[in-house]
Amino acid sequence: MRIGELSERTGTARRLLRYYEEQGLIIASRGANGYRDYDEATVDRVIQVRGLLDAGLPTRIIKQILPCLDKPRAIYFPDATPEMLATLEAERDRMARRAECLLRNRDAISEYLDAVRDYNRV
Amino acid sequence: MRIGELSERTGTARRLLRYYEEQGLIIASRGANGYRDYDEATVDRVIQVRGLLDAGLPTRIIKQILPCLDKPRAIYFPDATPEMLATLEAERDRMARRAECLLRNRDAISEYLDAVRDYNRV
DNA sequence: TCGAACCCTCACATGGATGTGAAGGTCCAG
DNA sequence: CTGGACCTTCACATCCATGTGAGGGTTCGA
Repeated sequence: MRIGELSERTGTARRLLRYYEEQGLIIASRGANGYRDYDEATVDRVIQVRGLLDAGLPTRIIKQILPCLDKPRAIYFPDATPEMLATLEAERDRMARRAECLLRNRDAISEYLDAVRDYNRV
Repeated sequence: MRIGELSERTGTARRLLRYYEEQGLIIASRGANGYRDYDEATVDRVIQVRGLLDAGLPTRIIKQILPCLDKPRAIYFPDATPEMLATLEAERDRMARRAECLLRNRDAISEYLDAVRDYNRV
């Protein structure tokens, strides 16, 4: 599929799809005319990437965790250097802390909303 | 406490503490000499704010959810306009989605790490 | 064959969080 | 009473994700 369709199906500006490619987050083959040609799986990947960006991860880190996300686990572990593994662990823990923070605050908001509803019902 | 101590205790640059104040995320009284004077509770608040910023929320939104976070629930619900409540609900749901995304990816990383460990053990 | 709707690259602009430093006031210890 | 470690404001700089538009090629249907 070409960039227009991918843009539409992921709700992502074309500009950003090119940017993600530049950052190594997605790949595109090229037609004879130079047009980008995307794989069907790229739709999910873009959605993944957007979710992580929205959750505060920079493209640099997202790129590092991408190998973890391939559906059928890749047979080859080319970049599994000790440093990379340490980075992944650290980043995984950081994500867990972020999620905790979000859930804690989500609960606080819910409680607040409940309190307001109680107050307004009286 | 003055800005230096708050900075040290929260691991936050002085510059940022002033910025958060400018954005309405924390408040400081002033001594006769113009120095900022922080309440003990500000330490926790700064940590809260940093967590939310790190999780991708902009200061604009954080400011809106702050009233939900005061420990003894405030008796007054001054800004509880319907729009505000709708905003809070929307933001709460958005936070839940973010957290989900983070946890999903955290699990993917964990699985990957396990696979690598298996591979290396053989 | 023309125009609309795609696509390309390049480049400058913007907004938000953060870094950095200048110019100066305050306070305390030696 | 002086030097160093605080504090103040102001302003410009940086990084990153994103917006925007110019200038130009491709494809396809009327």
